[in-house]
Amino acid sequence: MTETPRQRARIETEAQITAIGNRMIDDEGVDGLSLRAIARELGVVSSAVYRYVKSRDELLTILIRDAFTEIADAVDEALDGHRSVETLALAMLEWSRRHPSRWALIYGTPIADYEAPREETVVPGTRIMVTLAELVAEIRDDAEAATEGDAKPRGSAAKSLQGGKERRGMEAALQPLRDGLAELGLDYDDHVILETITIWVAVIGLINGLRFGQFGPGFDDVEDDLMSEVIGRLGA
Amino acid sequence: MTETPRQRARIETEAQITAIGNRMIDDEGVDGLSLRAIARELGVVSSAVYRYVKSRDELLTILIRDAFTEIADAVDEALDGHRSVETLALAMLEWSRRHPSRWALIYGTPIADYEAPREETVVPGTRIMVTLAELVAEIRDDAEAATEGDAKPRGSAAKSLQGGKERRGMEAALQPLRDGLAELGLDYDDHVILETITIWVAVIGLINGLRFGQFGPGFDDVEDDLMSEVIGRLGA
DNA sequence: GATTAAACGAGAGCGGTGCTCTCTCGAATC
DNA sequence: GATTCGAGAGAGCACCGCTCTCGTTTAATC
Repeated sequence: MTETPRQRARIETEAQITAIGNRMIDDEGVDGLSLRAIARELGVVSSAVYRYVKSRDELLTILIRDAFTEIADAVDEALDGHRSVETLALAMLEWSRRHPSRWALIYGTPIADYEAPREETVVPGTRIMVTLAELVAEIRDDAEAATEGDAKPRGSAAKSLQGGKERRGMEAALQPLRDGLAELGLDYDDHVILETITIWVAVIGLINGLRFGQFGPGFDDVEDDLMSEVIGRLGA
Repeated sequence: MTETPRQRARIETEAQITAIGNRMIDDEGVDGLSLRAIARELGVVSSAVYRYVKSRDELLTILIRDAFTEIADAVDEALDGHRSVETLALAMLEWSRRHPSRWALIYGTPIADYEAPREETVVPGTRIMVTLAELVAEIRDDAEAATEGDAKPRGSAAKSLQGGKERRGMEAALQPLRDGLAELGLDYDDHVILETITIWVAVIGLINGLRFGQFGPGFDDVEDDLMSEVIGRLGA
């Protein structure tokens, strides 16, 4: 069942194309990703590239999945050292520094007239957020174990807590997120979900602000400190 | 000192161009902004447009300034009703719903090979964040007035509070933000700045996530509720 | 009022993009 | 050895931003 030389060559060329594509996005942003330029670099005429890749969009899907996987791997690796929300956030921030344009590719404005096929990108694209939810749940469990002796059941049926009119809005507001987690076979307490999404949007918002230069200049040396302060302010 | 017919015609054409440009971005995103298409719509050959606008980038700068101004006006108007962080956030969210692509233009991935001239965009671009800082400071002052009788001096010299090793990182981390505020003639307590930036990144992050579809489907009816819950979780 | 200067639009053209279609050649397969 | 099939070449289409030239029309000046 080994590959024929023909197949081997094909696989290698495909790998070259994605490698060049990743490098082009790193260097010039997603707009700099050009199949014609890839063809030039391969020493081949532009139409030849279409033997290996159906369209620019298909290549984009591959590169997006790549990026999601790479940053999630980086986060997992960092968490092997010390398991905390701060570690997770700093690992994302560090990856964004190394690959600003690929960061923008996955967490910035979606590409016009392109829709990532969900089945291709949902799983790698949600890995970090799921990890964050796990972390938040762990911390919450630890805290509860410390205060009270017994643990509450972990289901989503925590409606009676601090009941009142706000709870109804919260339940509805979190429904789509609960559904998304359910699709992945997960089930978390509403408070865990709210905590997770709050931290998530703050982390993504901060990294985007830094990467996109929305806060002005002068942050190069204080990015990590700023992230830590914000995480601290969030109480995580 | 009234305008000649010639000048009037020029001003009107310029207004038409920016109007068409705004509509094109609204309809098809920033990539859909094409000077050739604008020319077609004006019933004119493509090169003629360059009489009114030096380049696509120059038009972009105008449209970016426009968008910043419009959303900041919308926020100000909303705050005339009820002054709160939630009102500010919901007003931004509402504007983003009406103009998703123009939202992306100002808070999404920066346009490749384009740098907004700071002097043109800094002031309109920072209006909302400054308003948020004011709001946070007001709330803080109110809270202090309620707990203690006397108010602390409002300078940035609040280093002695809860001193320790974290404070030093916080001071450094917030320095670029303090500098940015100083450029606008503003001076806030470090804790106000940290609170402001935390809320800011969470709000931007949440709206980006919703607009860019990063949380999956099903949020259409709960966007406002979700924003309110997150703001509530942030304690603002 | 005639003349000059400035503004304007038309049109052709350059180099770039994604993508399609046809043709040819060489290598793997039968 | 004949045949099939995959790969690359090349031309071409429609789009883009932008530049240059060349008449024409308008406005200001003498």
